[in-house]
Amino acid sequence: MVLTSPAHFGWLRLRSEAAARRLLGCELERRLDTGELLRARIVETEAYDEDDEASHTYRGRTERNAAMFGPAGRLYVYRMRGHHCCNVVTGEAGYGQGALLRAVEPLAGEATMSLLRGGRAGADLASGPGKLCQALAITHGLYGHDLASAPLRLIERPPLDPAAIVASPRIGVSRAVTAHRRFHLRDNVHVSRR
DNA sequence: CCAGTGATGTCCT
DNA sequence: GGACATCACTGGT
Repeated sequence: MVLTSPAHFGWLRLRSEAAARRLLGCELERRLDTGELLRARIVETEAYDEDDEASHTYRGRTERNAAMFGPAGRLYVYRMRGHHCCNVVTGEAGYGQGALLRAVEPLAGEATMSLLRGGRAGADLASGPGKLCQALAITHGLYGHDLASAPLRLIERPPLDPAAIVASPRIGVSRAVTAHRRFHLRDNVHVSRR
């Protein structure tokens, strides 16, 4: 008997900034078509929302960004220069926001992740939004996927000490460049560096 | 319809 | 530190 508490992941309904911080240290569990189970710890995120010039939702809802206007805990997948990137949708439905997953650290199935990454490993395995989608085989097929269920589950972990989290400007954006809405674990080898 | 543009990654020097 | 491959989406004709 599985116990599903309505309070579970309630913090995902926080605003993107708080949720992006809270996601650090949580884990992703990915069941591949082969049956193999991959697991990784989230070490870097960025917050985006409707009032944010750098956000995909800034100019309102479109077919592409529709998932970000839906319920929290689902996955928004988009393509960028030939790469996939993904957000965990946060906040209340109707207001487009989410937390971009920028980097993860492998916990299980690292060899397979490396294969999915074309042989890359270590600090280059999943230290970027496109890299982590490749390492965890996240594509448009998971658009809108509910992260409470297989084949991609979000696993909650205890909140981190706020002192272990570094806030800095987001990477790769050309608007709202001064906002410190990028969050990552201090001194973690697997975060992106740019 | 078409040109411009990225929430990127990789290779090169 | 810089060039470029690469492609869906967007906004303007």
